Amino acid sequence: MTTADEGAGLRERKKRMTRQALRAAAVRLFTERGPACVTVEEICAEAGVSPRTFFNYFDSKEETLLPFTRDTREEVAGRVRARPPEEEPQEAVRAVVEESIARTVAGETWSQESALLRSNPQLLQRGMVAARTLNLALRDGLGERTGRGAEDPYVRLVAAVSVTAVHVAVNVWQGAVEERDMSQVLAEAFDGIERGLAPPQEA
Amino acid sequence: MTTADEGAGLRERKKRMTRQALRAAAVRLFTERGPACVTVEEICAEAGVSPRTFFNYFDSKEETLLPFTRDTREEVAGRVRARPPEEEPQEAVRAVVEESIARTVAGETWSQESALLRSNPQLLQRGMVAARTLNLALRDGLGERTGRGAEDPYVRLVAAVSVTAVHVAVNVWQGAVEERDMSQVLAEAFDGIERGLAPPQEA
DNA sequence: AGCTAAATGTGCAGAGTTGCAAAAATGCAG
DNA sequence: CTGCATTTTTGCAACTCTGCACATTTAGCT
Repeated sequence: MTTADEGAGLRERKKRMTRQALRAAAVRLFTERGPACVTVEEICAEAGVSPRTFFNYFDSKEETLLPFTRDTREEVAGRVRARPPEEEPQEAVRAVVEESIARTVAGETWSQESALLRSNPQLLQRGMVAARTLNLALRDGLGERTGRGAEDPYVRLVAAVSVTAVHVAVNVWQGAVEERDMSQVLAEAFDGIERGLAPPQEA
Repeated sequence: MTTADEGAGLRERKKRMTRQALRAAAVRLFTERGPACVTVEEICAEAGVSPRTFFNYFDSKEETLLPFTRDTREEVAGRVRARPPEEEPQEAVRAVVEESIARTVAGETWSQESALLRSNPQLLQRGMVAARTLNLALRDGLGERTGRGAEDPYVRLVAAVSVTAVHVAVNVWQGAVEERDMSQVLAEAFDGIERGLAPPQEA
């Protein structure tokens, strides 16, 4: 019991538990009958909260599957600030993003989640709106890191394009016939971006 | 009357008229009381169609304001294919996107629309989902143009990042204190992308 | 323990959005 | 002009999602 659910007071712990319960219920039901045949109401019944509460935690049922939730914003921003100062902005952002994805893929629930995501394309389309959180987080971090502020056009561009890299990687990964390593797909997307979108030279 | 509303049969013409009526009603009502205080039902009442029909034309009320609708997909794809063959993929895409935006900005309704967009940030966030259409169109066009197909990772990347350029441009444009020329903001975004996101050198 | 302020959970009402199947409009023979 | 196939519109029902007001819980203090 003395694991990671120790931080702070009862309030925080309860919130985390509720979030986890909702996530777990969603994953279970989604796997069982497919996302389209599960209502928010059912997820809530299983997690023991009211439907209204569900939307205090997630913007949509699809979002329960994805890693970038509202509360990860400051954490990600902090990681961007904490990168070695000699790194260029896009290097720092890339590192943080790749790290986040790697962590997600390494998680113990990933195999079940990834199966769901791979077989239900709609999930991604709707759920990836959650990537907006990632965008904001990167802008926060980069804005401070560069001293340009989160509204700066260059900051916006680097953040948005990096999020797009994730989008593309996820979609390519999902569409691939053979199962590929998501981290590698993501790296290729970033490489393409750093080439300024020049065509890749095939071997 | 012998303008552009001549194409094809009655069916097509009516569809275009309905679309226009919905768009016009939306713009008028949005301007009058702000987007949040206008319901789809009201728009439909003014356009003389049932609420259900509205969603046969648009995916959301915000979309009525934006240029990339479902029916522009083939047209945009065609323009990508029609670019001079010596152009690199991202050059061709950039040209088409910049052209589209320029055309929108030059339209006679732009001043009213841009005022709406500038003063209602939520409109963009919700409405830019419509940019998905642009993404698909670019992928279609590039997929054929390069012979890689619309699913190819490189094709996906170029399309997605180009759409992101539009996103960033629109947001920068909207957030700018002094009113800027959208085409120029967009060009700067593309420049940044072609630099591989290297930091801009200030004068 | 008891009080208060802040955070969290809940119910409700209303708007947005979608699938489905029936109804109306249109295009096209004959 | 009439009948038939196709497209478009519509009504309906169910679900998603949001704002608001109110109840409940927790944190911090005494």
